Amino acid sequence: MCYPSAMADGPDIALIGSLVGDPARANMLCALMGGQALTAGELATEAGVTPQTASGHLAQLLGGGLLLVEAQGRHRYFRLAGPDVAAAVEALMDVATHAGQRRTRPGPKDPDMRLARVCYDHLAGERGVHLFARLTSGGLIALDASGVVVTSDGAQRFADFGIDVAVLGQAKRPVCRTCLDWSERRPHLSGALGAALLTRLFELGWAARIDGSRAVRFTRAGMTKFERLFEG
Amino acid sequence: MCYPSAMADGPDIALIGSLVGDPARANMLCALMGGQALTAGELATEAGVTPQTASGHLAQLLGGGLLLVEAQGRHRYFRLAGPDVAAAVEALMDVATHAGQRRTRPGPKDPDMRLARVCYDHLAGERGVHLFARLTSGGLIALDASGVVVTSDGAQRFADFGIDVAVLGQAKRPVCRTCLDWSERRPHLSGALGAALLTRLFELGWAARIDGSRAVRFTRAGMTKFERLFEG
DNA sequence: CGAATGCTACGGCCGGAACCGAAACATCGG
DNA sequence: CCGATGTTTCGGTTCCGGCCGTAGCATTCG
Repeated sequence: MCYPSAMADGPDIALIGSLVGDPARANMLCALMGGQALTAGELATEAGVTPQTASGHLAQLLGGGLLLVEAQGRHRYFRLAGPDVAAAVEALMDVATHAGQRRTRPGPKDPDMRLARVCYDHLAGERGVHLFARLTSGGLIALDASGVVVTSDGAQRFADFGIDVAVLGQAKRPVCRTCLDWSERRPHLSGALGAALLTRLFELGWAARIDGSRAVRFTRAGMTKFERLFEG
Repeated sequence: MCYPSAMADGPDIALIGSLVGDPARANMLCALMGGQALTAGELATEAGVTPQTASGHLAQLLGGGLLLVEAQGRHRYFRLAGPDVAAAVEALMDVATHAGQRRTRPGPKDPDMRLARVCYDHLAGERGVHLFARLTSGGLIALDASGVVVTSDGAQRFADFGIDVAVLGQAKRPVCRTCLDWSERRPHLSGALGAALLTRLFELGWAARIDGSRAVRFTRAGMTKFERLFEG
């Protein structure tokens, strides 16, 4: 018998799957979905295992290319290797919620998470989806042959907000990308521009992360200004 | 010590990961990425295991909600549970290619696969990406608050081609969706419209699947007509 | 009706991996 | 320089899960 045909084409998807397949590692990846780097010890408690065990898991995730590490003193900070890893985790969450047992309600239970949360490095949740809707209806972004792009009008508006789209475009990372929102099941903006917008929200103090969670809390004034942003 | 915080929020991503994590099951999922249903026996040879072992794997995938089954006579036909499962597999492929060991070239080696292939139920590869580019530059589809939508001009053009967009919109499945092309790394069209377009290509005899592979071969005349489709 | 085919259920073997305790290494503070 | 903290390595145990051989059902065909 000759070798099965499917083994030739695709990359080693099983290896990635097995890495995500362990509950401890899966919890680590979820904890890192907030985009910020965590130490090995923090990830150990997050995963519910001892530091020794966590160390082994982290070595595996590192070897599999899912994580990057940066040593600072006696700490080692781990973070997701890139947006593609985050996208894969999101995709798995999507499958797990409504392909698996239906008992779990779609999206997080925490109302703060539903309203606004960090998706790797950009804004997700209801606020993220609304922002995307405003950007499209206002003509600041549009569809073109290579995907979603910033219009010339949009570039001006973003510059007024303190974001230079031309600079973003110099990196190899795509400026605009859409990401299917896990709780809203509608698209929100990711890519370099999505990341820059979230960063700016934090810089201006309109919003801030909640403790060590993915959830984002807007200040009262910040929410008002945010709602008027990029309008009409 | 209290329970780790990460266990509360997300759905059981580890379960899905462990299902994909086995090489035999991963091969089965890849084989089903073509969108067509396969029998248990075919999947066994595809995975390189005996029928007994395959049966166990299929039961697990079924229980995890990744697959659906339909009994016909003494055969049981398995297929992916939905587009979200296909999207997750694609996302894992994306991670595996360029987050893992760099030695594997992005995308399939088979030139036929690079040119045109089936991605679950719509057209992918170079031809799929070009089609998407034509649809956007021609204004047949555009971006709006809920994602990608068909323009009124587009609806007319699709009707001329034999696709009634209004009918597609009655199902709960989104009409338009973008999918990041694995080999081209640019978007192509998925969703109900993407599926309808591919179906129409087969109906008209412009293209056909190659044996049991995901690859799609255009006829000479079909390619010519396809290139002129939706132009200017 | 009997043989062949497609698939599934059960039992036992075996390898691999997760887990923790103990200990070593590195770093920071006093 | 010494103790405390963060992290890794090693050793050993345990356990889960993939694998196949055998056997049992269901379906189709001659």
